[in-house]
Amino acid sequence: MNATIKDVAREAKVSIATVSRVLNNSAVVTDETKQRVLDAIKKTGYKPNALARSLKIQKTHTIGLIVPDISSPFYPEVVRGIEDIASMYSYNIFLCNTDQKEEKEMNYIEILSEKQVDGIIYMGDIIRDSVKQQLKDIGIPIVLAGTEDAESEFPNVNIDNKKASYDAVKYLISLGHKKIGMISGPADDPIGGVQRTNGYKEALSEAKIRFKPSLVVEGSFKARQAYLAMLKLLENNVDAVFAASDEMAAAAINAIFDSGFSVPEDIHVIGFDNTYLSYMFRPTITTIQRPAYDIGAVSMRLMTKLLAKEPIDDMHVVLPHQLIVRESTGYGEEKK
Amino acid sequence: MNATIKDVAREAKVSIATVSRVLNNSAVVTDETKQRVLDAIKKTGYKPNALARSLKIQKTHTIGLIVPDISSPFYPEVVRGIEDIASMYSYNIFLCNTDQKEEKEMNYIEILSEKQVDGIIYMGDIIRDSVKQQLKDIGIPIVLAGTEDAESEFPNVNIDNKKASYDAVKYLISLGHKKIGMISGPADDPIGGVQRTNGYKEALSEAKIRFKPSLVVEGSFKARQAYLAMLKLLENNVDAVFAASDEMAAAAINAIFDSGFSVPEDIHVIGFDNTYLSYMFRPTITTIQRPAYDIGAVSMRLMTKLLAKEPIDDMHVVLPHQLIVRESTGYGEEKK
DNA sequence: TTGTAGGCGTTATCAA
DNA sequence: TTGATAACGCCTACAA
Repeated sequence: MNATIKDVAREAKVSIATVSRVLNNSAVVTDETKQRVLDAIKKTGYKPNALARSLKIQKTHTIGLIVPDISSPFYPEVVRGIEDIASMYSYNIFLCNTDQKEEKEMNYIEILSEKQVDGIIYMGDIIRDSVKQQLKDIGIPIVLAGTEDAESEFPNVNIDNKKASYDAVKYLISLGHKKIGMISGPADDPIGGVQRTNGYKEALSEAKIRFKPSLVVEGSFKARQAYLAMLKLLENNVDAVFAASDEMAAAAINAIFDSGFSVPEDIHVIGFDNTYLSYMFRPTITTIQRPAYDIGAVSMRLMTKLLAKEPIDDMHVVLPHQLIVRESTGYGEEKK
Repeated sequence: MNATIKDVAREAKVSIATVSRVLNNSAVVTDETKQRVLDAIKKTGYKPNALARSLKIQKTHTIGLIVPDISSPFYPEVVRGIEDIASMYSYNIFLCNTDQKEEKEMNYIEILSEKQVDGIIYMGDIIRDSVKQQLKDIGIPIVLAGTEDAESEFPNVNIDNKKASYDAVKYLISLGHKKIGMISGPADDPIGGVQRTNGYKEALSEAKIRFKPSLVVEGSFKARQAYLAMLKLLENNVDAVFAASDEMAAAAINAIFDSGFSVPEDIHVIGFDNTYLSYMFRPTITTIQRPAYDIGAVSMRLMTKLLAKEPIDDMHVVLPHQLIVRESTGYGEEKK
């Protein structure tokens, strides 16, 4: 049995109110009684019960994290960023894996709400209306990290995905390529699918290169599908490829080699995310860096402001991305 | 303001006790009153307050996770395993990153204890005495995942690290190698450093190959140091290398290539962990698979048993590891 | 079958 | 400056 505030009070021969006061070193307590209480605390080995405290003050100093899959790339870094800042502000983190499944998401949000979290940070490619509604209903601060909702109703932190893929494709064009293929994310993914494909189209159109649907193959962010997608693109004689993820880029490069061509000599490839695969793989992969850690850190910082009801200058933070040029576009050494 | 049990009681014209009963569908409640209560719950939008409940029943259905760094390889998978099983048993997870720093670890354990977690799963290469003592003091179930304490006082789930590296080195010997180098983990790491090095020594000794200290270079699990370590080993003309992690193995291969040699033609390399780097990297890397997901899942399962005070057949679970043969030892195709 | 009331461990108001 | 005491929202004997 853990000691409670009562035990301390008895030990120090004061009331529990006084103990509570020195605990929160709030009101004015005589140095003498304060010392008595401190001694009693040490003697009893008293540890405050955060549950009781939270129940009373209606705050748990805990926030929930909804994440598709902590074991897939990108998210661990984001979560690390979140946790670092949370720790800095004395918040704890509930981690919830949902595999982006509606049922799991809703179930977790429900539980988080029952556990009285002070806020929720949501991650995931797609945010369904049902989930969105539920998040609004529970009435606590929500921040979207590395994603956004269609109507921008929630505060969020992200990069400009369209601009990022525009930059990638524009770079390929600047290298003299005309037949540029793309391995995109799923079409129903508004970001990895739609936005990145739009950036690709815009770069082409700006360069007055006609868009050919046959040069865009839908992937699933998985290596295997991307490998097959690349084989299709090879049939169309592309001379450069932009893949919506590093893993897909790596798979594409493998497909290119296995087909008897080589990178960067015959075909140039650009990936997305700057995961460590992109610089450990040989050839190293030119890619777009998405600042995962920062997305997490800034999201959590935004959350702390929301929770403290501080004034917020910008509810929608756009973090800078960066094109990192490596061997797969025939330029430069690995810089890491 | 959220509705409470009182609101529901008033709405349904029953006492709060009755509401509580249907909530925990415990005692015998008339179907009719039950229905009235259910309606009232729906009407008021009542959500139970887990804090109040936990305070009363002295259980939070929450467990704490102490992890060095969720953004480094291996741990995300372990955590995924933990979370999957936790979710299955309706437990929530507090994620705590410590960078293996004593101060952070102790601080988090303190907080977890105050937040009344039902148990703690600890991960990390080294477990300090101070931390160990603290874990024992808080008096809740502890499980070590992917690690172990010197005296085996805590229940744990892990692989046999010595045997694993023994297997790796024995395989190299079976391929005819005599000058086998090793890039180990830090010497003060009882597992990645000591145990794996011991396995290396044992395999050599069994094959009557004399152990040469110059063939073991201490690494830090980081790519850069491993690269340099490999350069040293090359000066000693090794014909095979066992690295205590995939990342170090990959860095070693890069060093070998950059020195004008090739893998597997000139030198064979084996890594450790079967991270996805090991099969995406070219040449694909022969490695020891540590079942990260299973370590997590089994740890959490063990925790649920501890919490339910179920009888436990084995407090120390040793999960099987596996040698996965790939190109870096000149054998077979990537099987993934 | 249902209701009353005490208590889980705090905080905070109001007196003293 | 300190002490009673009423919440916070829930569970659970014990009565009715």
